[in-house]
Amino acid sequence: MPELPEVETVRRGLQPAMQDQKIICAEVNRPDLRWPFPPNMAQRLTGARVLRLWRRSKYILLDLDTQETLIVHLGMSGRMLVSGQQIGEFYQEHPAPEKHDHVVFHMENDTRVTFNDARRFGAMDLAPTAVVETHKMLASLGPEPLSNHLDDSYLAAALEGRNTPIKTALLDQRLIAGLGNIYVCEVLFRAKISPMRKAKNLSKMQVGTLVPIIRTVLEEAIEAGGSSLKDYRQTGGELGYFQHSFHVYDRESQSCKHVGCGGIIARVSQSGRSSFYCPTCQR
DNA sequence: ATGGGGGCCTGCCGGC
DNA sequence: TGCCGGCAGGCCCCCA
Repeated sequence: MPELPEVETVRRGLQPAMQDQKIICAEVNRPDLRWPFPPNMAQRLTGARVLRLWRRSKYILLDLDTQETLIVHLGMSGRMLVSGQQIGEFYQEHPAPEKHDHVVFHMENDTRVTFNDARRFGAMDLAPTAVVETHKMLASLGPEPLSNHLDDSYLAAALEGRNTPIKTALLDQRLIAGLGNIYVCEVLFRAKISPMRKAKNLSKMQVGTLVPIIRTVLEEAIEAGGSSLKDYRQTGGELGYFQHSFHVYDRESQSCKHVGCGGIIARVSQSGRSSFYCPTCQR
């Protein structure tokens, strides 16, 4: 799925179309995505104004003037495409409807936001704004990696005694929210830590190097508009280009990018997911 | 509590 | 060209 940088890129792209705008009509074309939509979702959205568009982990949150917040998760293949807006001299036409256009927001400013999700691993729900962070999907998320809540002492405590591989630990949204398979691979490469290394066996120094590396990797990826693999697109349909900066992800059998290393990137399966790493410099 | 595996869906790609 | 298996960025749930 889109990981944190992709979701943040989408959130930023939605801002000009939706911020402070009323949803004139919410078109809901099926009863569910991964789970059933909340009762009367179309009616509850129609006529509501978007007061704030924010993000928690990989969730996009739209606070409405109805005291409700729309929670959106893109799953693996979810896209939110904005059309009908002017970007410089360029006008983004409304596209013809496509397969898997499950929800379409018709906005007051004549833009349209189309949620398309082929695999339907995505989700949408409505919750009272006042308690949205206690929603089941958000309640047990760990700290935002780009916030001050993630620091050395937090991470050390979170990893302490964990028998699981560090790769699996960093993917655990309860420990840190927002990392996915790609960025965990990239983070461990930069930190020169093997994905198979047990979390509890990291040295204090290694834990200390992880925190700034996590931030840097995510910030660089956001700066690049995310990574475009398979299904992910920005709100204008553009490709992100961070994938050109991958050091290990999807680089099996290619040479390690650490100067003087000479290793060959390997791929292993860990709890059903591919890990890419350099066996020579990641220990 | 922790860790591992299956399942949810569709699309795409490589191999035969 | 066509079919089939394997794989995909996430997350929940069940089991040991």
